[in-house]
Amino acid sequence: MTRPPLAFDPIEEARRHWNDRWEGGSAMAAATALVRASQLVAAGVDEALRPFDLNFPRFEALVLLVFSREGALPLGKMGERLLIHPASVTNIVDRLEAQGLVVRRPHPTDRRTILAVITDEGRRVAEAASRALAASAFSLEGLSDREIDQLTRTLRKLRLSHGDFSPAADTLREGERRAAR
Amino acid sequence: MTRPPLAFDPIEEARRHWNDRWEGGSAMAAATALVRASQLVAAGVDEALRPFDLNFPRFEALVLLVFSREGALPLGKMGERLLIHPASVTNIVDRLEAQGLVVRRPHPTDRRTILAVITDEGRRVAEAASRALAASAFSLEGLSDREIDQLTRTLRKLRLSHGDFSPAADTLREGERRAAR
DNA sequence: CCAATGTCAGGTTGACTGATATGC
DNA sequence: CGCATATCAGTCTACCTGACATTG
Repeated sequence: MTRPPLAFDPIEEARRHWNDRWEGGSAMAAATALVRASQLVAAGVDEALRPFDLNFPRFEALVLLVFSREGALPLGKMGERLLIHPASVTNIVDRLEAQGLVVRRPHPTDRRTILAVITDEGRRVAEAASRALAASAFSLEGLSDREIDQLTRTLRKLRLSHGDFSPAADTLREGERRAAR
Repeated sequence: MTRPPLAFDPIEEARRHWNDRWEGGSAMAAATALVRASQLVAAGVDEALRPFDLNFPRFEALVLLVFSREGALPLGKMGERLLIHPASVTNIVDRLEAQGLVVRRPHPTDRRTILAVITDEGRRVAEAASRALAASAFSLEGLSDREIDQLTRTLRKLRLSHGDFSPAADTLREGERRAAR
């Protein structure tokens, strides 16, 4: 799908038409831009991950294990953190396991739960993929450091008001408190 | 999938762990937040559109026709504007046609191309759905008008650097923009 | 008995690829 | 002839639902 780019911003065009008829053109423009930008960034991230045979969800799961103390987490806990459905966790861990990046192990005390444990190969792949992603700047080209942090803060507000997580005292850290308005 | 919300922001947690090991924690946080926020907003928009048996892509296609001079566009032109694959255009117009919101008509001069023409019912549904979406603020709850516009501007920069449209538009004024392409 | 955990089968969806028919 | 337009069949993916077995 190679396409010559439009000679104008279709979202701004839509905003003008929208405002001729209805309320909320600014919200329409922001929501549309958000969805579109997310597609672009996700596509860029997936491309950077392709050499490692990973996509973003599988990469997130793998890195979550790297970040865990023991390199192991119950599948349910992973789904909770990554906000994905239990059946999707099963699928993701299946694929990671088939790739040799993770193994399933019984939980030492609760025999209902299963641990996903990262392998040495999994750590190597996570390391290499993370460096590749960092080098690609997560497809956020064109944004300054300041804009990136501002974007993150605005989106956190949005996520918070959608109940994505609950505001706790330890959520704000020094740097963010200074920057927050 | 009803889940008790996490008591902390998992993205900020991931940023701290990321920065302990690799570069680019800020970019990682922004990209992750972008994808997540997009999911939340898209889900909210889809929910607001459900009473009309529309999803966001079909709604965008319908509104694009409302915005067109004659209420009619070639399918290829629609795909170009909405950045969707030709096969997806066929599918979307199929569904809109089955709902009686659109009809296919031959192009008057070019017999290769097919026009999608919005019906009276299509205009009524587009009107009602647009008002419903405006009333729902496009699921951007928690953001001020100022933050919404700032978000749109930042995302436009991002889209621009991904080649989503050509930068010429930024410098054009109202009348010229309408004339462009 | 009830709740939690993970798995599985099955369905829906969107989006793509490649081939095809038609017309410029 | 090459190119554009739209469609179709087939595929692939993510993701959900509901049922299930096992265990706490």
